[in-house]
Amino acid sequence: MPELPEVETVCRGLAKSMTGEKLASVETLRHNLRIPFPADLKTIAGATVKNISRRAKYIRIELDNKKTLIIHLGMSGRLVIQKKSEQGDPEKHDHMILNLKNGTRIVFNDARRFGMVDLANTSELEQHKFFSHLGPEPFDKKFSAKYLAEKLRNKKIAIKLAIMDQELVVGVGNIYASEALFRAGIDPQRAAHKIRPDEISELIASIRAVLKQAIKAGGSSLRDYVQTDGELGYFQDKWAVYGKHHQPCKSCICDIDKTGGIQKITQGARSTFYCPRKQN
DNA sequence: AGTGTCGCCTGAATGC
DNA sequence: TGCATTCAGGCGACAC
Repeated sequence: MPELPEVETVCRGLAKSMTGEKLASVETLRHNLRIPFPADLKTIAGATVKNISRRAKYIRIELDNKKTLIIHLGMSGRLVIQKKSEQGDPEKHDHMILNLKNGTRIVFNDARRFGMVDLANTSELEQHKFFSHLGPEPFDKKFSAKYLAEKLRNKKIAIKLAIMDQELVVGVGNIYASEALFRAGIDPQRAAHKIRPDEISELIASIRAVLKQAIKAGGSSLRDYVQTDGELGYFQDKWAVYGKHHQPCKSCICDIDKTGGIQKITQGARSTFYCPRKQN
């Protein structure tokens, strides 16, 4: 499940292989993923890649024909870059192949097919349905304490659900929401509008810190990811609470047999992990 | 407008 | 062993 740090790293890998290169052809091996492949997808053949960027968890491949190819990896999507010598028959769940004129190809493999591909006019990109309603990037100055306080003011939903709302801020998925709230010492179940100003500042710092740490870890371990078999290393050993129910949290002094350690609860049909003793 | 629920999809993990 | 069930989750659609 690629999250913001992984998508960032994939973009850098793609940029290295694709920028300035000409697309020879596009193949699709089925008609849709989560949404249908765009009807005009094949019109990008012959175009040259100008630039590659990330917005939220979307990959944007800008072409020199005024079009931008948009890719979302969903839950299980992978982009595998194959040099000529590495190419064979399509594997299970390969759905789209971008053939570069230089012989390299980029294969989109997605077992669960939650991924999405679309083609948009570059000049209208920010108005595209994928992007028009997105909040600020977490590292953007616009994601300030003042901004977040205003956004949370009328929200009665749990703070964890609030920070996962992409209209509020992009890039905080289920894993990093739990991690950031642990780091900030905030109970994920508290109503969003009851988070105090000092906690809001701490929360912003915590979101940035966990994402930054993941990007740093991903930068090294995901370098191979784009180029070889696509296995996500993930950073389980870096997680403080995610997936660690019944285990002690960081610098835990509890008697785990008595307290049960890290708790797993459900919020909005998603798993949340937290320490009731460190998060209030 | 804010909130809660559902469906998409397959493979891994678990249950019987 | 093998079959059935549950769970995982980003995102949009939809109901209230």
